[in-house]
Amino acid sequence: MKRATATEEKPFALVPTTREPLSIAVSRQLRQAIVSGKITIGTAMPSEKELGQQLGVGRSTVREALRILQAQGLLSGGDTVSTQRPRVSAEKSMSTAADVMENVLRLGQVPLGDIVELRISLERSMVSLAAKRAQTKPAVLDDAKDALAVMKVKNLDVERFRAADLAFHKGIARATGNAAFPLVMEVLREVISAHLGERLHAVRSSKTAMVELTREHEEILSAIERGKQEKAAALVEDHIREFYLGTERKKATP
Amino acid sequence: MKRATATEEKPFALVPTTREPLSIAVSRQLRQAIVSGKITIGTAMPSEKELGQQLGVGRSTVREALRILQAQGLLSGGDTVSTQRPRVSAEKSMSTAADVMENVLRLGQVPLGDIVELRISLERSMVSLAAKRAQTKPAVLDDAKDALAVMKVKNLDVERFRAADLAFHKGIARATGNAAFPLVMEVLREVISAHLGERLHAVRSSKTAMVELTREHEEILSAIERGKQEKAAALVEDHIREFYLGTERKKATP
DNA sequence: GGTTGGCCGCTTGTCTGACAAGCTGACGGG
DNA sequence: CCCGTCAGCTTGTCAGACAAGCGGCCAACC
Repeated sequence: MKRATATEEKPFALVPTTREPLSIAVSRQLRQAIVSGKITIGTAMPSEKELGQQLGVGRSTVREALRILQAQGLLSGGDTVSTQRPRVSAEKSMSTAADVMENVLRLGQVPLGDIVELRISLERSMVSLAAKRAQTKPAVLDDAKDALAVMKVKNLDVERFRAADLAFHKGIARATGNAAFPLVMEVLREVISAHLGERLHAVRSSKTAMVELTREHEEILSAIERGKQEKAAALVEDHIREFYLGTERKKATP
Repeated sequence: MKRATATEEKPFALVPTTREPLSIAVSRQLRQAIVSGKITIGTAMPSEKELGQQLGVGRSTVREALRILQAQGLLSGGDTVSTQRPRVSAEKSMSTAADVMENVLRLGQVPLGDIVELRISLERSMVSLAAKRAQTKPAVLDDAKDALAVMKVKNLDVERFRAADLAFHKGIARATGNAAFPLVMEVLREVISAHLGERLHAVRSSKTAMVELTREHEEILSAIERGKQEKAAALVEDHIREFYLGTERKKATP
């Protein structure tokens, strides 16, 4: 065997012949049209029958292609039965990315702690960048400031606090000026909360926790505003680590 | 309007009634079985007919569910016509994640520079973590060292150099001890090279570039070994930034 | 004996036709 | 003007059909 592979002569260099399924070809063609902008976002797709006639394939083939695109997040719909035609969607691709990433992490046997650690790394980088950028363009922090103001409202609904918390971190991500950060953070956040599930609510609902979190956010924002990159990074690290450690403790003693 | 939402009374709290398509339910059930490990990775799925009988649904429904799972990267196959039954796959989910991520970035109008910047942030964090960890467990750097040794071979094939380069960065990612980093970096790398396409090859193929890259890798590894986190982070940042800036220049003057 | 050919059963890929359920708009009756 | 009804569309789902390809088995043939 070894000899054969070592002295292998390839007069022809044959490759296995393969045929691509039609459904794949169709989905690729549609995907291409979508990402290249030929089909503007938000427009409804033609009906399945029409697509089939236009492409010269049967309806089942079209349906499989549409399912692929929906699974990739490029098309809306499919999650509920309706006669609405699917639309070209941009937002959905994000939660889909989160789903797929979750698959990767689950199948890759990644423990939750590692994901949290990853988020900490990213969040540190983000506040650092935001702090640098805020020195020349303070307006970038406006979103985060607004969110912080909401969090300070007395007797705030837990749900609203949660939303403001989310908005704060999103605001920081946007403040970096890098469009990739908000997207990736959103994905990470979804993955983490999918892992944690309901435990998050239990921790965040406590009044004292809310006050404490608000204070931490305030400190972080202040450090960013003053351009103290290292300080901000350290604060945000503690902020996240404490929060999830608290969750872990909660889990450890049921 | 504002008054209405403020004083809103909801005696019933009605929600729109929706029904989930069967194909979605089937795909969810299968996905659950896969990620929870009930179906071990690598095993072939039952035939479509059998699945249909077992679940009490028609074959088309099963097919749509399988297409969804394949699009999510949980099942192999589907890209070529064959009578092979699809298998539960772990590797494919990674490249799928890259695909979906690419959709997000394209539709989200994220410039390539931002992605590179994100990678730099992550790579900085990684070398920092690796440097810290290598102080107590020097063995974690073995993979990176091996890759570096390969890169130093005289008259190395360009393809082999590329592989060694990849292995080096992978080795660093593994050296962090965090299982999430290698996965995310792999996805990022795929996204970037999908965007850059062939330009990468042109740059990397030059002999002098290969020597230079090898030297940079050597410096980075040395800094990591000596535990100099800041130094290593700065080096790796330069390493990546220079490389992609070179590519950008190449693109700017065609 | 080893090789070749043919046959059968199985799988996937694809199409067609059918039906139920639900939305939408038109049309006529009150 | 309002409202019921109905036709025509859509998607979701099924059943049945057929081609193509793979693998095993068995017999025939050199």
